[in-house]
Amino acid sequence: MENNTSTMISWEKKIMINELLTQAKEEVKQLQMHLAPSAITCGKLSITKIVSALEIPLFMLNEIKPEGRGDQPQMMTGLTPITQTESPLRTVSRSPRSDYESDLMANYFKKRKILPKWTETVRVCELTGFEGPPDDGYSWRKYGQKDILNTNYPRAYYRCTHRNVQMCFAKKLVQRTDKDPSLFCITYWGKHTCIQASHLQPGEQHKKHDPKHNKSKETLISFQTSCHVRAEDLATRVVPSFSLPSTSKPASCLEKENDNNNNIFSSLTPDNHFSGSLLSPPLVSAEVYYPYYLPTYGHTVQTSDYDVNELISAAALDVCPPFQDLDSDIPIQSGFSYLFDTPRFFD
DNA sequence: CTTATTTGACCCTA
DNA sequence: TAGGGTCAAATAAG
Repeated sequence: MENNTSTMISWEKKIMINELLTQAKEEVKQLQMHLAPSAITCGKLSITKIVSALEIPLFMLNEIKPEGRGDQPQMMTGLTPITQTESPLRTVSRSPRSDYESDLMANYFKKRKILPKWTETVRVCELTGFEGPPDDGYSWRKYGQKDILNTNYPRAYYRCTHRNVQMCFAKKLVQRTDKDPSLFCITYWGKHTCIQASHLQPGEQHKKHDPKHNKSKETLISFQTSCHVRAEDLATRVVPSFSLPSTSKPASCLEKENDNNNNIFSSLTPDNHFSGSLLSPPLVSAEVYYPYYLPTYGHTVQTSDYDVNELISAAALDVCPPFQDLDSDIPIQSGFSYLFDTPRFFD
């Protein structure tokens, strides 16, 4: 029998690489749409070439089918409809784990590490009697709760409701902060790839799912965001970080207004980056730090050491208990290596 | 009856 | 080995 370990590592990696490449391609295309024609071809760089370069590994990935197990999902990004009745990550029986299951678990943990990660801090108005974190528009299923050392409140673990059916591996951790019980620190892993993600548009998402939204202003929360995305251990990467001017929001409860942040990838538009005047009000009003990743173009990574912690807002650092460092140890070789020096590129 | 949550046990990583 | 993350049976809710 063929070695299942290598097989599973292979398709898991394919899924993740496909996910990352697809996202990168989409963002580069968005970038292209918003850039002036003169900026698109600047010196050695051509965005069109980047998109084309991304197409190659994507095509290669999509051509490769998982070997050995025909029931395994092939794509994670909706390129291929997926129906699955049983989670591939573990069978019903708990013990003893087969080698296959152990491999799955090992790869599952590794895969989680390379998922993009960002953190939000959300203040909830106590007047609403809101016990949990605000609805962000997606369907989450709580799968665990854990008391964390040196914290007063347990940490709750959520995953996408459609994980098994649609292979949507988005997850989030919710923890109430010790310093301010009305403040929740929410850490997201992975982008939603389920149907709901594509159907929900910014501004609609929490309206659709949050019944409290129908109560008009009853659900009032102030929303301060500190977003932090990580996609570690890409063979190549660039992290053009930017910060938006922080405006003084009233401390009183405000309706959650940065729905655009529900999908961090789609929310980061070139407009946000290059033209402050084009910023949508929600983004302007929120204090946002978006370290972001894209395939890189050129020779070497300009910022030798991405100390991503620096990119988290001081506020978030102040209130959020430290989460486990999820740096990946999976080397991903995409077969091409590009880097563009962001500041120079956008000159 | 179906779906979601709770919670103790198991497993992995540092 | 401790702490954190996940599973899945039991339970609750709709």
